[in-house]
Parts: sequence; structure tokens; C-alpha cells
Amino acid sequence: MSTKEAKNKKQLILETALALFAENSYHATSISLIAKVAGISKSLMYNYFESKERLLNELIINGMQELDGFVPAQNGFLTEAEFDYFLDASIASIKNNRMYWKLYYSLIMQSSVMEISYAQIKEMTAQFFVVLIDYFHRHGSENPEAEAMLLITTLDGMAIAYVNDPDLYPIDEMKKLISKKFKQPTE
Amino acid sequence: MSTKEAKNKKQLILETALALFAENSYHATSISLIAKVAGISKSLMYNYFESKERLLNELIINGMQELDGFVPAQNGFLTEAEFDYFLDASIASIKNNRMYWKLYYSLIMQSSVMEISYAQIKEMTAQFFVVLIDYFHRHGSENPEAEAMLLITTLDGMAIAYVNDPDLYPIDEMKKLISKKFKQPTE
Amino acid sequence: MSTKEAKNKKQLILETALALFAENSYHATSISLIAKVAGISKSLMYNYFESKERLLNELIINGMQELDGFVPAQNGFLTEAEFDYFLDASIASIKNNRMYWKLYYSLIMQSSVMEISYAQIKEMTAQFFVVLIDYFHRHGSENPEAEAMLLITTLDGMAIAYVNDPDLYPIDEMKKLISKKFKQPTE
Amino acid sequence: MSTKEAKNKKQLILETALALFAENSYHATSISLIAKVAGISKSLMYNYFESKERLLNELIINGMQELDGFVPAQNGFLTEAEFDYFLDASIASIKNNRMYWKLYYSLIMQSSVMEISYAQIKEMTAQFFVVLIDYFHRHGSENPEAEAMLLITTLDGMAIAYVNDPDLYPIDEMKKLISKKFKQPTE
DNA sequence: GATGAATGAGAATTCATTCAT
DNA sequence: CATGAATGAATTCTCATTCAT
Repeated sequence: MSTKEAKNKKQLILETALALFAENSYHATSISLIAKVAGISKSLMYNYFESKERLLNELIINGMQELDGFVPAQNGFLTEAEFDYFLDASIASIKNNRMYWKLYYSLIMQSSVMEISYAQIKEMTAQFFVVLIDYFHRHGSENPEAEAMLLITTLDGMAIAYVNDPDLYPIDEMKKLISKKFKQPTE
Repeated sequence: MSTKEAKNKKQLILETALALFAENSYHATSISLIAKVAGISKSLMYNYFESKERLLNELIINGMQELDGFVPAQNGFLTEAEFDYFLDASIASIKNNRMYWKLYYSLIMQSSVMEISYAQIKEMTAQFFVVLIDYFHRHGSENPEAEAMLLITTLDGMAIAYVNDPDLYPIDEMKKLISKKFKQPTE
Repeated sequence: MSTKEAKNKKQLILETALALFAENSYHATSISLIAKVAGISKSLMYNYFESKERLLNELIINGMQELDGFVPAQNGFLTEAEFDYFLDASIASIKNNRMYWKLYYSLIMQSSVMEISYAQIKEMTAQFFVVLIDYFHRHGSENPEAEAMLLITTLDGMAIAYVNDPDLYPIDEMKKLISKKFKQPTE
Repeated sequence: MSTKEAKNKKQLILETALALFAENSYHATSISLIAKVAGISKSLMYNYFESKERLLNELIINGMQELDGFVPAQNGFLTEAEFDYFLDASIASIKNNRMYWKLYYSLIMQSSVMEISYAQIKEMTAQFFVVLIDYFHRHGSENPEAEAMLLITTLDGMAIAYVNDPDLYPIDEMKKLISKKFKQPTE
């Protein structure tokens, strides 16, 4: 509905910017383009965001809040059944917030951009890491840290592949294989 | 010799550009900056490269040629011993051409940049893919394509992690674990 | 009372604008800044003033009206006693309307701004000029015009110095010296 | 000669900017306007000056260097004959560098602009001040500081008046009168 | 009376690129 | 081979102003 769209221009700008930043990168996306695609004037953006950088910032913070509900396990303890749930939830998140994750991974590749948000992001990963180490430890892995890190590495690789080519990358099949390979740590 | 000098200057530009493109992204790196960092005049670049885009192109082609020697297996057949060699060689390449790989992965994240080079790149991956499928097929995998794809996914994840933080990411340890997990496909 | 409120708001805008125009110049002061400092919305300004330029205009006119009571002499005739009163009154005016005078002198330095108001201002000076010429004429000056002009020049110099640095410039001492030097014209 | 003009674009920019800054104020003069009046592209300015502010800075420093030869008195001692020379030299400087002085006085009125250069400027005035205090002291003034300060005040007033209206302000006549009033301090 | 949403014009500045030398 | 001078187009951002409510 056009009334609905008009209602929240800020949201419109955020969505447009996310799509463009994700697709073409932050630096290759001009404010002019965002405005044109969103159908508003360049100046309007500056009513809602102090600068292009702040717009990006807000985008990242928004994205992270959307992820807030996604806890790997209650009280940091991951059962074997929950291990699959953890993989499913990860994939669901990637699918549902594809643009956000695309932006996220593209920013990671540029040390110079967004050092503040970067810290927050790293911290989030750290939570998963701890839980996974515990899981692998309990399952008798001789090197739970390595096991956990490789799993995260694999999930990152999967996310990046999917996010860049969602139609061709068989993410669900990959998930099954990951489950097989990681649920029981390598002896 | 002036020919030698010239070669050096061109090489200097290529190296400077690679470092800057990789670290800050293609779009965020200006010709001015490259020239300043390389200690030459902006105009000189245009003696060697038609445009900024062609410079990037040449960078990618150079990087790929460096990889040319790296064949996964003679006559497309990968023995079990060669499987480890394949992993080692991959990691050596990532370590030796870290900047190139950083640039490569950052470009992959931006659909808009360099669609030509993109095709060439995809093709290279395809070679590995075929060889790996064959390997997993021979080792009795029930889904060799998935197995091969997950291995590539994992290697990509590993490369990206290492390339962005070479000092902290334990790439060698990851390699060992990958070997354990993939040499014998998941039954 | 809403009328009272309104008057207050208008007055608030005028005062805020005067301070900012005086301190940072008309051109370097944005409507946004005035609104922010005054704690009102940008739009409110346009309820009271047609434009930024009209706001300036009103400021100048207000300032001049404040000066209206200040006549150099009844019926244009200045006695010797009144000469000192004239100096005192000038200084009092500068002290009491420091911001206004700062704005006034800063505008004088910019031919482009406010040519209309400029005319009104010049006219006011002219009144003093006539009275002073008469005074110096009666006191036997051989060149009363020059004497009057120099006095005005000196008072302008004094005002500018004071207005820019009220804490350090010894305006009262200067006044005494001016009185000594000018009450009796240079033979 | 057009060859001559083309020879030093930097000088051309400096002169154009000085004229426009002086006439319309720094803030009211856009880079676009300077470029248009100078007949060059906006971008060229940035080959010579890092920013608009640096252009202003260079303008002020240049102006001050032009004044460097102008010492009020050898070895800080001002004879009665030299007193007139001092006045003449001041007036000559104002006439010859009218634009510079106009800019100078307009900047003084804006606390916010150019605090660096401001310090340098103040220091220059201080030199004159010392010499004049000494002069008035030797001539038996009971308050040489005040006398010196009033003279500087008067000269400032005169300069401002002349600089804003060089055709109408009788600067030479004023100078004679100033000489009469100040060469011998008030009793 | 008061505001927030919205904008076109213009500000300073950067960028990739060309060209004469 | 190498550069400095030069520029048009584009970029981020600000500004004065309008308008519906």
C-alpha cells in the first residue's frame, strides 16, 4: 500500500540502502542512488541519518537486533538434538536476513569500514564459539576449539556462498552434510 | 635499463594497487591514493593502464596466472596421497598470495564489479570441483557433488578467515582437521 | 497568554539571531543553528519572519529604534557640557547594545549584504555629523568637517575594538582621552 | 597579457579570492564564484589549495609578508620626524593593500574564523604598540599606553572607513589632522 | 502558534581521466 | 618514461524554504 510505504520513510530508506549496500558495496552506492531508488530526495535522508556512515551503522545495529532472539542454546548448554536446531536456526537466519548477511560479510572484507560495529559483531560470534567448544568438549573431541572454529568457518563459507547466489547454492543439502560431519566430532 | 625501470614501475603500481584494493576495497581506493602510496604521479598510471578498471582486471589476471601452476591433480585424477597435497597447496597459495585472495573474495561480494573477470574465476573453481567429485565418487561417497561442494565451501570459509586475520587464524590446524573430515567422505 | 508567548518567542528568535549573526557573521549562521540554539523548530522562524534576510532587516531596524532616543543635542545645538554627554551616551549605547553594534560593523564590511538597511544607517550617522560640524565651527576650528569626521572615525575605531574584546579594551579611558583631544578642536 | 596570466594560475586564484573575500566576506564567497570569476574550473583550485580555509590562510600570510618591510622605526626608536613617516607609511600600506586590509578587518569581526592567523596578526599590532608607547613616554605623556592605544584605535577607524569607501573618505586630510592631534601628546 | 516532513538548489570537495610537454 | 596542469562529472552534505497538519 502506498499509504503504508509513505508512513515510514525511514524504514524505506533503511531497506533501500541495505539492498544497495549489500549488492554493490557501501562505497559503490551513492546517496543519490539510494534516494533515486527509494523515490525520495537526497536531502530527506539527512533528516533521518546524520551521514552515510551513520546510515550504515544503523543498518548493522538493526540487523544485529533482529538476530537477538537467536540464542544457540539455553543456559549455554547445547544438547545433541539442539545441535541440529542450531544449524537450522543459522540457516533460517541467513535465508531470512540474506541482505543483512551479505552486507555483513562484505564489510568484514574491508578493514577500514566501521570499526565500531565490527567490535560488536565479533562479540556475537564469540558467544557461539563458547557454546560450541563446550559441546565438542562434552562429546569427547580432543581439540574442541579447533572443531568449533572449523564449524564456524564452514558456516561462514556456506553463508557467503548462499548469500551471493541463493538460487544455485544448495544450502539445505549442505546443512545435512555439515550435521553429519560435525555432530560427532572427529574422534 | 629503462625497460627494467619501466617494468619495475608497472610492478610497483600493481603491487600498491593490490594492497590497497584488498585492504580498503576497489571503490574506496582512489587513483590519487595509489599514486601517493606508490610515490609516483597519477598520470603515470595511465601510461601503463587504460583505466582504473583495467588495472583491476590486470591484477586479477595476474593473480590467476600465478595460480596456473597449481593443478589439483595430474590428468584430473586425485590419489589419496594427493588429497593432502591438494590441501597443502591450497593453503600455500592462500598464504603466498594473501592480498590477491583478499581482493578476490571482496570482489565476489560485489555483483556489480567486474562481471567479466568473475566468469573466468568461476571457471577455475569448476576445475577443482570436477576433480573433487571424481575423488569422492571413487571413495564411495553417496553424494560426491555435495561432498565436493562442502569441501570448497569450507576452504572458502577458511581462506576468508585467514586472509582477514592472518595472525590469529590457525590455518594449519584447520587444514589438519579438514583433512581428517574430508579425506574419507561421510559414509 | 498566547500573545505574550508569541512575543516571547519572536523576541527569543531575534535575540538568538543577533548573538549568532554578531559572533559568526550573517552568512556563517544558518537558520538551523538559530533554531537549535533558541530551542525551537526551524519552521517557527517562518511564522514570524518571511526570510532570513527579513530577520536580519528587522534586527537592524530594532537596533536603530533602540538608538532613537539618543539625540546628540536638542535642536541640533551641542553645548560644551553636552559634548561630554554626547561621548558618554555613545559609549553607553555601545556597551548596552554591544551585539547590535558588532553586527552593524560586521555588515558594514560586506558591501553585498543589505544595501537597503545600509542607506538607513548612513543617514543616522549623517545627523551626528551635522551637529558635530556645527560644534567645531562654533569653537573656531579652521576645518570643522575634517574635525568632525576624525571624531567619528575615532569613535568607530573605539567601538569596533570594544565590541570585539569588551573585557580587555579600556573604553572608558579612551573616552576621557577623546574628550581631551576633541572638545577643543586642534586650533 | 594572457600568457602572463596563464603563467601563474595560483596567483590568479589568490587575487580573485582576495577581491571576493574582501568585498563579500569569506563565507558569502563560494569556490564556484571564485572559479567563475577567475575563469578556471572549480577543481583547479584544489590543485593549489587543500581547502577553502587554506586558501584564506595563504591569503593572510601573503598579506602579512607584504607588510614585513614596514617597520615603524629603526631599532624601535621613533623620532618626531619619523612619526609623520610612520603615519604616511601606514596610509600608503592601506592604500596599496586595500583589499588585504578590507579582508583583515572583516575577519577580525568574526571570532570563529581563522584563529591561527589571528594570533599572528595580533602580534604584529603589538610591535607598533610598543614603539608608540615609547614615543609618547619620551614626549612627556602622562599616560603613554592610553595615548598609543587611542592612536591605534583612530588609525583602525580610519583604515576601515577608507577601505570601505576609498573614493569618498578623505584619508590624507585625516592623516594631517591625526598628526596634529597626536604628534604632541595631550598635555 | 508550532512542528515535522520534504525538497531543490547549491555548498565544498573528490574522482577518474586527458593532454601538452 | 614521467609529470603537472586542467577539468567535468559526481559525491557527501547543508541551506533556506514550503507545506500539510
